[in-house]
Amino acid sequence: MPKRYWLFKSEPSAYSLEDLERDTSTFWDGIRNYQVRNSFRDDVQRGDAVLFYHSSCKVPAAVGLAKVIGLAEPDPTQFDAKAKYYDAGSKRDDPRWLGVTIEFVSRFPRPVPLEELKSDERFDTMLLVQRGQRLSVQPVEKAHFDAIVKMGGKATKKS
DNA sequence: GCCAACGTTGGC
DNA sequence: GCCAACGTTGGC
Repeated sequence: MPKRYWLFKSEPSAYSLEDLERDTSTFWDGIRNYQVRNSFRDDVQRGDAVLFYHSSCKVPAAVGLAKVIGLAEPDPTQFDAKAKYYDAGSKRDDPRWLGVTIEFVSRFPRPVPLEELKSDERFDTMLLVQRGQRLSVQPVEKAHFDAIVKMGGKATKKS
């Protein structure tokens, strides 16, 4: 199976790339969207590349890279009645929500703002710049991924 | 903080 | 199974 490319959105006030760098790796929990759940379940593989994107902040931008190191597993927060993401309708023997584990790879020397992607026609077909598009984990085409990595000032790592 | 776009819920 | 109401996302 060829390596896939993803974009993970996060509000830096909640969990930033700096947080990931400090933690080295993290379990991506709190996803409560069926499309993303299905991507986690069916498509995300170990070794897939992740563009880390900061949303809902002063300058929304792709800020660096991560990679998938752990396949989908049940998200424990769905069973925790005190958690923000508690889901009373999810059963332990049939968990509704999944998360994956990602690891820090690098921070771009130069973040790539959403605005730049919007003004560059190469990215016209990229999901991220589509109107009303809200998926917090989305597939990215290799060409888009590579172009953004280049704009961020770091060559794509061979792996 | 506004609001457009979207997903989900629930009444019928 | 339709669709209005509601909640959330996320750029601006």
